Amino acid sequence: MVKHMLDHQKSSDRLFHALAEPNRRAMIERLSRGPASVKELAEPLPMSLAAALQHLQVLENSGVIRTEKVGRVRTCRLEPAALRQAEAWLHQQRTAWEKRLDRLGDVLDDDND
Amino acid sequence: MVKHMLDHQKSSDRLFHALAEPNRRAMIERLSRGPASVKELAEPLPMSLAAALQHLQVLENSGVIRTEKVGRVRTCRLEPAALRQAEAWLHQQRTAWEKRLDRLGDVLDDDND
DNA sequence: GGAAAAGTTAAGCGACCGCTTGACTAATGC
DNA sequence: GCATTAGTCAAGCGGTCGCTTAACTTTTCC
Repeated sequence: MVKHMLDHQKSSDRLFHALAEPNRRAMIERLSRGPASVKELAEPLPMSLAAALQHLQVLENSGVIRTEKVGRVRTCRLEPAALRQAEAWLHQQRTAWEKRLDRLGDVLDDDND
Repeated sequence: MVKHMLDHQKSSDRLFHALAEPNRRAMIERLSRGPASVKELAEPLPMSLAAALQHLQVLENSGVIRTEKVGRVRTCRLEPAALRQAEAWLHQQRTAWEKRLDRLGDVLDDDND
């Protein structure tokens, strides 16, 4: 029960940490347009193949992508569930706050809390 | 034009970087339930007041919160627009990929790209 | 079979991050 | 007016992060 909450926390940590890096977000944008190999993902970025691979490992550990190696090429594809999870967290925080504003009438007394 | 894109990139970097830290996300969750002082935000977290302040500065620079000081207490409140921006980016990447899957019929040939 | 292509692993390095401590300021309450 | 409360600023420290290089493996192509 508590264990489950901690697991969720850790996965959330990995997820948002993965999303924090600009080059990783660039990879995600590329992958939103279709699967790609490690080479293809590294190409447009200002870094070595090894560096790109490290980013991909972070993305895979966070659940944002899934990869599959066939022959000598590893193909990466987006995993929508992980992105949806981050989306859901943001949505929840935002709407909770917005609903609160609505309940207060947006202009009425703010001398609570 | 290009300048604008770079600005957007930088603000996106700040935004996702702000969201990456677990304690900062805890602060956001707290603030989704209503405004709070620096003290109140620091209290439940395992850190000094000074550390909490640093987190709040990151959150404010990223646009996630807005703060206002009256007397000796600084009150922090959530800024929905920033959260919505992160939400929108995630939504765009995810749906672009999901639409692509739909277009491919989910099972048909995947020998493109 | 040998060269090229694609990826993998490990070590190391500089920069950045989160946090602490300590000194300080400013408002509040008695 | 003096102690308390709330916040601010700066320096410093250890750990993490992103990246590089170098050595290596595996697959593919001729």
